Order: sequence, then structure tokens, then C-alpha cells
Amino acid sequence: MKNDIQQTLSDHNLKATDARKFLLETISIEKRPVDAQSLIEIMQKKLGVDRVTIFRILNTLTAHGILRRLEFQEGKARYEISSDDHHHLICENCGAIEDIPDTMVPKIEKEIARDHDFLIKRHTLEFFGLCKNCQKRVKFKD
Amino acid sequence: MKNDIQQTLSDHNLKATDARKFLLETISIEKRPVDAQSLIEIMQKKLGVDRVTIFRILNTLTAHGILRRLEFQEGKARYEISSDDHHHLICENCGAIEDIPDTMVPKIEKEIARDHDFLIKRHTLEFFGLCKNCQKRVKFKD
DNA sequence: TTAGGTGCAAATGATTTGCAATAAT
DNA sequence: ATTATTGCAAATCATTTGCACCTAA
Repeated sequence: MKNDIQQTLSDHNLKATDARKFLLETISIEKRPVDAQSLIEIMQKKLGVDRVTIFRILNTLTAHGILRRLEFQEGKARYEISSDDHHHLICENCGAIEDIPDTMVPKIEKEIARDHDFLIKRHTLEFFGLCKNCQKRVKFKD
Repeated sequence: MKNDIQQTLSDHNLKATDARKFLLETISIEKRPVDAQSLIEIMQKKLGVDRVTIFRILNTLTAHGILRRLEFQEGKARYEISSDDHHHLICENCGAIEDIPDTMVPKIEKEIARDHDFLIKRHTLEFFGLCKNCQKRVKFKD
């Protein structure tokens, strides 16, 4: 009996190496998208995996659509398990990230396809601002 | 009589140096968001400006809201003059970038502010896919 | 067994930092 | 005259590449 992760990998004809399994487990557990550096720190301790391997795994899994690569204007990428389309509310003060479902964009995309004759394959929609808690604490809101 | 660019800079208490004026002119002329490297190549020839200066100008002008920093998942930033909110249709084949007006997101933002108690300060919405021309030419559309 | 993965060293590309020299107001 | 801005050299950070060795299927 294969578990979810093993199954996912074998579905994509990817070898189920320790590094890949551990990386997928770690990302699954994290509630917010993680950057390569976090994974490197965790996996270097636990498994002795080289940083290069982690970048390679992230690329492979992203290419296979198992992971989704995100950019929050930090000069580095973050990754999350691919799941239903959703967006992120990113607090610029504490870094909290909340997921919100994607309800409007599919509609917009149809209009765009029609009006601009553009074939949309993917999109990114992120909101930056202050979460509930930080609104109380931060003085300069604008 | 100050021109637009000089006026903008002085409004922000920024000195109107040749490098800044030239950079703003160049970005104004470009129809699509430019990356630092393009500016470096242009400005190094024309004015002999150092690359570091260009990065610093981009940071300063972005901090003052004169420019807007964009990330199209290329591992580098692009910049455009801050203007009305709009989004981009980015062709993954030829790199063409088309602007489209932002009509829906303001509505969405109100709902989010209400439902999630999140203070939105800015957002990014980009669509990736194939432009009209490339749809005809590219074989593997998915 | 064997194609696909990984480690290590070194390279690349984008962007930043420190400090002394320089120019805009 | 002052303070902001620039140039130059060197550093940092994220990510990639080449190649020999290793291992999951």
C-alpha cells in the first residue's frame, strides 16, 4: 500500500527518494508557502540533503504540476502544494499568509479571452496589506 | 519651467540628477515594464552610469511610489511608471505584454476587507498564456 | 541493470553594501 | 555649504550547471 505521497510520485513516473518524500511531507504540513531556504535548513539537518538537490526537486515537482511556484515580491520563490485555485492575503507587517478561494478570476478570464484573444494558461493574484492583528499595532497604515 | 519629470522629482524632494531624469524618460517611453538590466545597458552607453546607481534609483523611485515594481516569475524585477491600476497579459512564448484595465479587483477588495478584516494596500494580478499571434504558431498549447 | 537522482564544487545572475568622491539645491 | 547622490570594489543571496557517483524500480 502506497501512501498519498508515494502514489503522487509514481503517478508522475518520479522516483520516490527520501529527499522527495520528505520535502513533500514538509510542504504539506506547512500552512503557508515555503521558500527553498527553509526547506534547506530543515532537510539538511534531518537528512543531510544538499541544497542543490532541493532546488532540483522543487523544479521537478513544479514542472510536473505537483507544486506551484509563487512570488511574493521578495526576490525569491515560495512553493505550495498545487490545489484548487486560490489567492493569498499577505501581511506586510508579520508575514502571515491567509488563503482565500478564487471565485472571481475565472469569470474575468473568460472576458479577457474574448476581448483580447489571449489564451490564459495561469494567473497570479496576491493581496498585500495588514492582517487583523497588525492593523491594531502598526502606526503608519499608509 | 520644469518639465513633468523634473516636477515629479522635486515634488518628492529628490534631486533631479541626469541619471534619474534619463531613467524616468526611458521607462516612460517603453511600452512594457523594463528590467534593471535593460536600463543598465542603455544608460551605461548613453551616460556611463554605474549599474549600482540604477538599482538605487529604481529602489528610491519605487519607495516614493513613482515607479511600481513587478515580478513576472522571471527571477528578476521589472518596473513601470505608477499609473492607474491595471494588469498584464504576458505571453509566455514571445514575451509580449499587454495592459488591461483593472475593473474587477476593487470590488473584490471590498469584499475581502469585509470578510477577512484585512487591510489591503496593494495587489498584483497577472495573466500568463499565449497572445493572439503565438496561439497560431505554438504547437503545444497546454 | 540502468535511467533517473544526488553530492560537491564552481559558476551565474540579480541585487546590496561600504566608503570615499561629487554634484544638486 | 550641506546633504543627497554616485562610482567603484567587494559582498551577498537565490538559483543553476557539470560531472562523477549512487540508487530506486
